[in-house]
Amino acid sequence: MLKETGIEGLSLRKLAEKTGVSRTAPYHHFKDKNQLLCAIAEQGFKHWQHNAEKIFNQTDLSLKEKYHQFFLGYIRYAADNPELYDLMFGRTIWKQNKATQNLRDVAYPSFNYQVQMTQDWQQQGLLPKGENTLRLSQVTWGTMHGIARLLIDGIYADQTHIDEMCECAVNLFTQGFSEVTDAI
Amino acid sequence: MLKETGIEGLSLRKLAEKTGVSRTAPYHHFKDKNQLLCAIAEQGFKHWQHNAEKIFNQTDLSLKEKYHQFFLGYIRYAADNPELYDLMFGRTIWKQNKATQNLRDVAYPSFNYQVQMTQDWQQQGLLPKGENTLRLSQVTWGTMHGIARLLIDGIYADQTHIDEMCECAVNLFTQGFSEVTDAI
DNA sequence: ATTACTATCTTGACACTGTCAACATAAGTT
DNA sequence: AACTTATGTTGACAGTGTCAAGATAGTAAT
Repeated sequence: MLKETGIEGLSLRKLAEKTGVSRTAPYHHFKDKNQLLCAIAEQGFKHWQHNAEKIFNQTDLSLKEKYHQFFLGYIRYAADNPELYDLMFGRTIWKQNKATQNLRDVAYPSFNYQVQMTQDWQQQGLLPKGENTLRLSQVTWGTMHGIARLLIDGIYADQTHIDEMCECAVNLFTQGFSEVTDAI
Repeated sequence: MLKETGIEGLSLRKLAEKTGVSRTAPYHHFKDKNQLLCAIAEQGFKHWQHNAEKIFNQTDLSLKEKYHQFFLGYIRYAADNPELYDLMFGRTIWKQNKATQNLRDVAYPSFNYQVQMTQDWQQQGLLPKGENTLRLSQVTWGTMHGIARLLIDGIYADQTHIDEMCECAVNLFTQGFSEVTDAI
């Protein structure tokens, strides 16, 4: 239903009706509409985490290629699941602290994972060592997030640009990376 | 009211009541709630455009500093007017083509302006010349947009990081820029 | 086996929303 | 003076999230 009608169109009543159950039945499983949304977002995070690890565990790729795949994978995941992505990283949940504790427990490690990865990439020379790790990961993630949002909301970019945009971004970030280390 | 209650909390009825007028009065000035939102967003674009030009017309700054100011100005504008920014670049309007023609006429030139600037920066050597201009401006704008959104939605970044994040981003993008040209 | 409890579902009701239709009134134009 | 337009009004409808009170069935405890 999220995929069909979008996050705004998702109504508890219609959802209940579609399930063949009365309007207030969902309230015995979720305190709130918000809690339902948080639960869905939670699943999204787990799914994405699984997805990311699969990319990182590919052994037949160079460091830069792996980063490229990660970047591309992130954008594709967002583009393929626009409504879910909006739920996971959108204001509906995060604005004004509406996120469930459960959701936080899944989301925050996912954020930290990103910082950890950035640190590794810096140490391996893929990303500039001079920059503060936290800032750098905020910026690089910000870039992925921003591109994802532009795509999802249909502003100024569309699906056919994905590959080229990602390549451009990765080039920018890894400018100083010497390809020699690839060969080792 | 947008600033107080946010974009979701803005209701036509409350707005009318606050203005001391009946519920359906607004409908004689705007066809829709959507049209009202578009009109507000339109003002936002004009305001921002004005803001951006003011930054570009500063003559006492080096090229890189000017870019830095632009970047910072964008993020600050978003952080200072979170609800307005959300309206201007959020899914409420753009998702599924709900934007008014009037809004489009103001917004699209604003997008093009960004591309034009990117081209200039490339020619002046501030940004990498090798990259496709459109892709590059999508990526750089994506970065600004993404950071803005993370800030606004309170994910993974907060207001105290603004300056450092912008500096980090500008450093990344202008890596190959020789400072010599600054002195000329 | 009876009792108590808990999980689940139900209908009724409330306040809120955007929006339409029908009607009123005042201002300006012909 | 008559007509048109801009602007306002109340009434009504369908939709929403959510609470309260009651129904039913399955499980655990005595």
